[in-house]
Amino acid sequence: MRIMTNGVEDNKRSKGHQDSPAIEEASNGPLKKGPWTSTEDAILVDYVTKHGEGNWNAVQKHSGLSRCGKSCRLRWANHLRPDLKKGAFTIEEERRIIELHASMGNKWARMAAELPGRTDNEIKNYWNTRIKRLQRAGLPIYPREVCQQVLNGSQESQNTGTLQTTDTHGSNLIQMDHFKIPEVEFEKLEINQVLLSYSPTVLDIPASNMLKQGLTNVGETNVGVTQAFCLTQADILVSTSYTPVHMVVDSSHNNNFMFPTIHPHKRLRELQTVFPSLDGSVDSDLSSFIQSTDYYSEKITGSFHISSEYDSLMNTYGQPPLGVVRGSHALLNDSNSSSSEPLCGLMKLELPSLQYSDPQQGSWGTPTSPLPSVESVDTLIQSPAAEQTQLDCLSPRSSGLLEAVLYESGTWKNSKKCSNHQTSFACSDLEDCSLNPYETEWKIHGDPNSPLGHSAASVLSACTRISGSSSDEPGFTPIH
DNA sequence: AAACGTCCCAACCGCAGAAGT
DNA sequence: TACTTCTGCGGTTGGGACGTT
Repeated sequence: MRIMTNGVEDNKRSKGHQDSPAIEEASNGPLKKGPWTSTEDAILVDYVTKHGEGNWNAVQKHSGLSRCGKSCRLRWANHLRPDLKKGAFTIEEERRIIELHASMGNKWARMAAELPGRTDNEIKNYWNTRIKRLQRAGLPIYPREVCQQVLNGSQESQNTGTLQTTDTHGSNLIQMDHFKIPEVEFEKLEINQVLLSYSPTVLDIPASNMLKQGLTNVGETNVGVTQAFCLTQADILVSTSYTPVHMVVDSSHNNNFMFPTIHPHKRLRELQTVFPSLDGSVDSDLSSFIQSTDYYSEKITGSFHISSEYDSLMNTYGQPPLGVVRGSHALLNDSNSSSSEPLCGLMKLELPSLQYSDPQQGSWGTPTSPLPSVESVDTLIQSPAAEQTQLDCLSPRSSGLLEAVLYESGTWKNSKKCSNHQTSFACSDLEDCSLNPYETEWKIHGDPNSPLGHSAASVLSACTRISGSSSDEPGFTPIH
């Protein structure tokens, strides 16, 4: 995986900054920045050995190191501490990281506390590169078992009648049994297990790219989009075998924006990276899996077939590979976006996705009606306002997957008291609302205290703008 | 072989909260 | 209570290594 020897580090240093280290003026003199030298390391180790950790500003004063206290602390904590575990993460550690991230989001320090010998920086780096890989490979970030674990723990806890968010003291970070999921909120979601089709590649699209395309067409697929957005959250919790919707591409538009030009072999590599359990013996299978599907073009021309590639993979290898949630489309946005919020990232990517659902099917649809060809849909949607909302997205406090979902769940439940028409995800009904659905939903769901931030509001905002719709709504500019 | 893109990691930055005065 | 300093955290960046075209 990633093994960087001290030799390499030293080499890096000498090549990198040693000749012209960045210098920062400080009251006591110039402070050096950039990579540490072994000499500096020795000085720091010596100092800490003698004086112990803490009081980092004193290090600079008393040891002669031209480093700020902050830098010293970081260096010690991340590299010099004797109890650090070097080398690649073990499978068990990786699994643990995924679990922890599902429960607490980007709380790297807390996660590090759960993984002896590992640093927050290390975990953060691992996670960031991992989600990039998964994103690139078009795969979701949480294994099904993790979701189920979260779900099961939560359901069990319903008996306790408590609803708590992740504690802020790090003592019960993953004790899911403190959570309560209002079952009723998700009972309908099972329907979608058969509604949707997983399309990893199609989803492997930086939202920004999509949004920049300026492809818009607001029309009859409104409800479908609405539903798809709403499904997203449920997907994670239900996390059974339902699979996400294919996005629909207007073939008259530039298809490239939908389908990144990733070489099949590269995708294969990525899959193998993502699925560490896959050894060389399955290369050919994987390769043919990837290539034989004519991955990208197929999504364009037949975007609504029920793709079985993913399931095949799952069947072949028995269980979801690490980091994969079968059927989840918990994909992330571009790498710059925070992954703090599992749902957030997911939403971010989902929002601009182009999805179809037969409006006649009702809010949650069934797979009974044949899926139309992409040409027949010919619909792309862009809602700048919603886009912005999504991209700005959701800044939950602690941001674990569970917490976010739970919070939203509770919020939705409350919203039911308001109007049946506005209940949960029946967004097709929103058009019938006597109230301004957009405003209403926003008020109901846009609770800034939500762990999802404005997720629900954003989603519903997008929904109602689309379905309700007034194109003269500020910030809403359909392109025809 | 060169150019290019991506991966990976160390380190920095800004912010917030805790602790001290 | 207000202010300052310290500490820790999370996000981001820079750059070498490596792989691909």
